[in-house]
This record gives sequence, structure tokens and C-alpha cells, in this order.
Amino acid sequence: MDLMEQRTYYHDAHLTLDFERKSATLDLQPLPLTRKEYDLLALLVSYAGMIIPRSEVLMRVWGYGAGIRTRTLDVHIRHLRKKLGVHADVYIETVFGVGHRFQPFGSAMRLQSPQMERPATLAAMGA
Amino acid sequence: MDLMEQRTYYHDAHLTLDFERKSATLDLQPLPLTRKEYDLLALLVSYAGMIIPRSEVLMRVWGYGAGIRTRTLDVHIRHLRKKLGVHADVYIETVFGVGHRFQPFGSAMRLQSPQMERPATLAAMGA
DNA sequence: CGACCTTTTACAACCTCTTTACACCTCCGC
DNA sequence: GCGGAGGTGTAAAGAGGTTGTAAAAGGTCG
Repeated sequence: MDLMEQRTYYHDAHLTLDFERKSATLDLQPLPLTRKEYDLLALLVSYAGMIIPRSEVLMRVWGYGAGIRTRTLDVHIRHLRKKLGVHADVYIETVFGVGHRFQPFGSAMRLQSPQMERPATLAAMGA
Repeated sequence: MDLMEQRTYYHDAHLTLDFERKSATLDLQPLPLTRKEYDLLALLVSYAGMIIPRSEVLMRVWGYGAGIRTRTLDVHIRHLRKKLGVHADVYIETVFGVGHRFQPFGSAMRLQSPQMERPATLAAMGA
């Protein structure tokens, strides 16, 4: 990802991402992620708290332009959720017809890459 | 993604609308709204205190021109009232044969106005 | 080849929006 | 006041699209 060329990491109550090593830990245990899984999670985390449209993810992780119809994103989301275990529901939220949002667990700390804070409320979704 | 720096809100004793994020909260709790529900509520709120004709709503939320007969507006009003809970009667008023009016709860505060500009005067009632 | 990763496929489940149907209400002329 | 015409409240059903999920197919690399 172009945002994070430097030594930077994401850290919250359960999850840690090391953007330089492209590695992650969950509850202090190494979290084995494949290349695409890491890219996807890193992108979501880099937008933490914000909704990132499906098209944006397809563009930046897969290089797909508009109009491409694929389910591979959903499959990878599924795999990520599986690996995130019990916290999956907190972390990865689906916004129907829009995209996804990574929600930090508790107080998240990010080094480098400013961006926002405030947990946004859902924009267009029903319960 | 369009990253807008300044936010525009509506805020009163119970309800908050974030026009940037297209999200709402009711009594400090996130209020999940579908896209159409949000669009409808946002339009009503942007006319707060004024009666907005049915035809105006159909035009600006659904893109329907005059002469189109549909009940979907009523159904969405119903859904909004349901989600507004006990305050529904205060907030959304029906003016028979004309349209609806959003009535702020207590002292309302608006920072900036939402993207849709409203006319200075009330529109004459539609057909 | 073998193990792993990625993508597609197929179907189920779900969400949102709209229409339909009927009850009730409001207005207006008589 | 009465009664009809049309507007609104409401629940339920239908249509269409989106996402969840497992399994199969295809690809990469030792």
C-alpha cells in the first residue's frame, strides 16, 4: 500500500499489524495471513473507522476496475473473519451495498498515517 | 473517496444527523437507516419546521415526476416513525393532502446546511 | 508431484425497496 | 349529519439485488 512505506504499525486491544513486516498478531499470538489476506486487512485497517467502498478495495487490492463482478473479495473477507476468531464481528463490518469497515477494538493506536479517530455510526444499513 | 474536512450536523434533544456520513443517532445510540430512509429523513430535516409537499419528496428522493402514484413514500414514513420510536409523533407530522413536516425536538441546532439547498419560501402545495 | 494460495461456482440467506390489499381517516358537497 | 371520493396507516408479500458460505477448480512454486 502506498500509504505506509515506513516503519509503522497498528495496535489495539487484540490486534497488531506491522506494516513494514506485513505481519499481524492476534492476542499476542502470531496471526498467519496469506498475501491477499494481509493486503485486504491492511487496507481496511488503514481506513479504520471509515467505510471503504467495495470498488475501492477491488481497485487497490486486486487492481480491478469498475464493472468487474467477482466474489473473491467476499471469500477473503470470510477467511479474515475466520482467522480473527471471536472478535471478527467487532472488527469487520459489512455495509450493505457499499463496502466494509474495520472497527478498532477499544482504543486503537496508530503510528504514522494520521487519519481519523471517532467511531462513525452506520450510514446505510439496517439491523 | 472524497474526504471532506468539515461536517454538517443536525442536532436536537434526541436526534442527531451527520450529513457527511449520512448517519444518524437517536438518544446517543446509532440509528440504523437504509439509504432511502436516510434520504427521506435528511430531506425532511432540511425543511425542519416547514411542510414539504409530497410531490417535492417524491421528486427529490425518488426522482418521480408529477402524476406518479405510489405508496412507497408512505411505507418509508412508516418505517422512519417505527425507528424513531416514542418520539415519532413529535418528529414526523402528516398534513393531509399536502405532505409532511419534521418538527425538531426542543431546541434544534444546525451546523451548515445539507447538500440539498432548499428554497427560501414554502412551495405551493402540489396537485 | 504436493502443498498451499487464489478464484470461481453454486446456492442459501439476507437486505432493501416497492407494490398490493384493506382498514381507517379527512374533506367536501349535499 | 350522511355518504362518497380520495388520502393515509399498516401489514404482508413480491421482486431484485447483495452477501455468506462451502466446495470445486485453477494457479503458483518448492
